[in-house]
Amino acid sequence: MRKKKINSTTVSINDVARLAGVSITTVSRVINKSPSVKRKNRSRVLDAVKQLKFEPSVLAQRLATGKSNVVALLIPRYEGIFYSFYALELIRGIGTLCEALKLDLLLHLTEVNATLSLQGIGGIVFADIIGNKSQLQEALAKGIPSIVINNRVQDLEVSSISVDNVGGAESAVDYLCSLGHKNIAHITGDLVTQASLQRLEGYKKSLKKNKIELNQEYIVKTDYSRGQARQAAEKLIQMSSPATAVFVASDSMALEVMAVARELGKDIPKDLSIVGFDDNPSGLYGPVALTTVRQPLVRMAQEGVKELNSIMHVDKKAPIKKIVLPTELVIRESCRPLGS
Amino acid sequence: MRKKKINSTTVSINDVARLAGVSITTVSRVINKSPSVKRKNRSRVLDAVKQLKFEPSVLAQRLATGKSNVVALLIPRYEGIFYSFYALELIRGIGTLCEALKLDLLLHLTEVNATLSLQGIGGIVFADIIGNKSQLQEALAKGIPSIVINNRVQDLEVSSISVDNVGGAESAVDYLCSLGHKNIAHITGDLVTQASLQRLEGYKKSLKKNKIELNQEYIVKTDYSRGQARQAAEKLIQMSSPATAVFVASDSMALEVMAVARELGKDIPKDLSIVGFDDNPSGLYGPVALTTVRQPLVRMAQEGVKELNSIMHVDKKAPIKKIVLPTELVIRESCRPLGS
DNA sequence: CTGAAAGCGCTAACAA
DNA sequence: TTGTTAGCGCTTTCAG
Repeated sequence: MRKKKINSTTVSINDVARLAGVSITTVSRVINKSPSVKRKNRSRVLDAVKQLKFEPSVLAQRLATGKSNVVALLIPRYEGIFYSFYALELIRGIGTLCEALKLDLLLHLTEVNATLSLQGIGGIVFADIIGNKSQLQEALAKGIPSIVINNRVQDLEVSSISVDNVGGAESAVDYLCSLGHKNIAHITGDLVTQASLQRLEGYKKSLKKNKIELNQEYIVKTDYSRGQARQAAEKLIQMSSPATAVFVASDSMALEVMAVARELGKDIPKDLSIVGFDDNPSGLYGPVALTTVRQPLVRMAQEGVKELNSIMHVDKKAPIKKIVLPTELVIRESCRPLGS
Repeated sequence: MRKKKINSTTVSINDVARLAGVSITTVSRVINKSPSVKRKNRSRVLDAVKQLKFEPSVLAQRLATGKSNVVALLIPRYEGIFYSFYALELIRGIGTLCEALKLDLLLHLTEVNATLSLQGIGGIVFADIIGNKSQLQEALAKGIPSIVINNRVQDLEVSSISVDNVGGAESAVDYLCSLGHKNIAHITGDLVTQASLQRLEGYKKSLKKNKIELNQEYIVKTDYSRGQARQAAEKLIQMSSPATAVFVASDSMALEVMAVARELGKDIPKDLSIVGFDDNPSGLYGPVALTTVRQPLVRMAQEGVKELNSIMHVDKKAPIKKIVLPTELVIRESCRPLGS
């Protein structure tokens, strides 16, 4: 057996109990704010705690209760996520709220097929679901409170918080139509993400609504990178009958398109109207401020954590919610009525 | 007392021991790869482990040993860090390596003065030290393996891995001088960061070396944001005797400067030579590719984790290292000899 | 090479 | 209101 701690560096509940002259149970009760402790004892314990600078061991608490305050954030490591405005906004939103709620934030940049351990994890935030639905199912099966953000999960019993990408895209293209444009192109994001798919859907929906025939050539797929945005822009601008307007799936790509257009001698917005998506502050600073669709990324992230926290700590059986946050078209300078 | 677990959902070392017909001690030995276990017993245990899908509880291990595989990444939450290329690169580098080394990554976006708990944390990566040196000192005092990246810490017994900002800035300005420029401006980053301070230092050093008198008006301070970069650029360009070249503390700001210059009718690089810092891929895509100083951010982050890991798991008493990684001037198209 | 038992720090059921 | 005690799941003496 081990010797009783002699050179104990950490002070434990025992030390507090001894100093306060009560049992460790009482100390535990005080720590956990149980009402059934006499005033006098409580203050004694509190004094001892203060004096010894006692900090209960989260580890031991977890082991004893089986509960944990650790929130894991799972970010699927798909190409390009690390060059995105999106990822940082997400981390910012989640990180600051976790800090405020005193949740420990564990960051996992997961391989899609990786099987993660989930040990000692109290809750999980899935940032999008990209080929890793099995991870989500596993978590759900194990009964770990989970929540999905930036992806509307329809077929699983899990709350999700996403953004109205379809509506956002639709409003962007509607706007372009309202300016008289007929030849409207779309540069997509990485179609492994639901968001990109939905933006494409919104694009098509608007065209249909506005009785504009879909031209497949006007749809160019990318992986969200600036490089591919450049190629897409070049292709679009040099077509025999080029589009007069383009809806781009992200602001950073839209800025790239602007740059390319200018290099090719086009004037924005005279020769080409552009709408982006994100409301990335970078869009404000060019010679022509970018018209874009604002999506509440930080809010989405924070609502997600809030929801997760309440599942974890308040009501494990709270009803599943499928929240879709609205987007907002922000009209600035990068579009103009056709022919004006 | 509690009933012995009946509806046990997790399988424990006891279950394995029972199935294998050995003591839990033996199971523990097998788990920890102790050599002193008979072949036969070992394989029995291994079989049982497989059959039961046993996974040792990290929590219990931590509690019993006092050791932990959790690495905390502390990012000081100063203004603007969340709009930076830098932060994401850091998280990417650290995140992927932690994943590979099977370290749990805890993310803390700390308030400078916050006193964090450090419970159950096996090691800490300090991403820069910005007013939070006391946190570092506390960690060191508690004996928690720590490492600092992106900041050369001179006065504390801690390994640090940083980038040669002085040298990088110097090479940038030297290059500008070599092109014949005399009126060289500098747009700084946020001077709360050591990196920005050092880049400013390198700038001054180069001027001195090249016998160019320092003009305070040519130094404009910012917080790394595009907005402030814009203001700085406007100020610089509209001076009575404007600079012919400018060294900018980050690529994203440099791109903004380019944009402003163009808006004001200046040609890049004919009227103004620009060097950035970072080697942000965005710099490649404009009409004029940005000349810049490449800094190995991901590598720095990964070296940091590697070093920390070895302190944690190999040699706690390894000698302190102060590593400074070299930078590299990447010459592209945004500079031109004066008057050519 | 193996196992019994103490201990890590805490919670919770039970009795007093 | 309080204390006793049996766990939580694992490691680590120590004695075979």
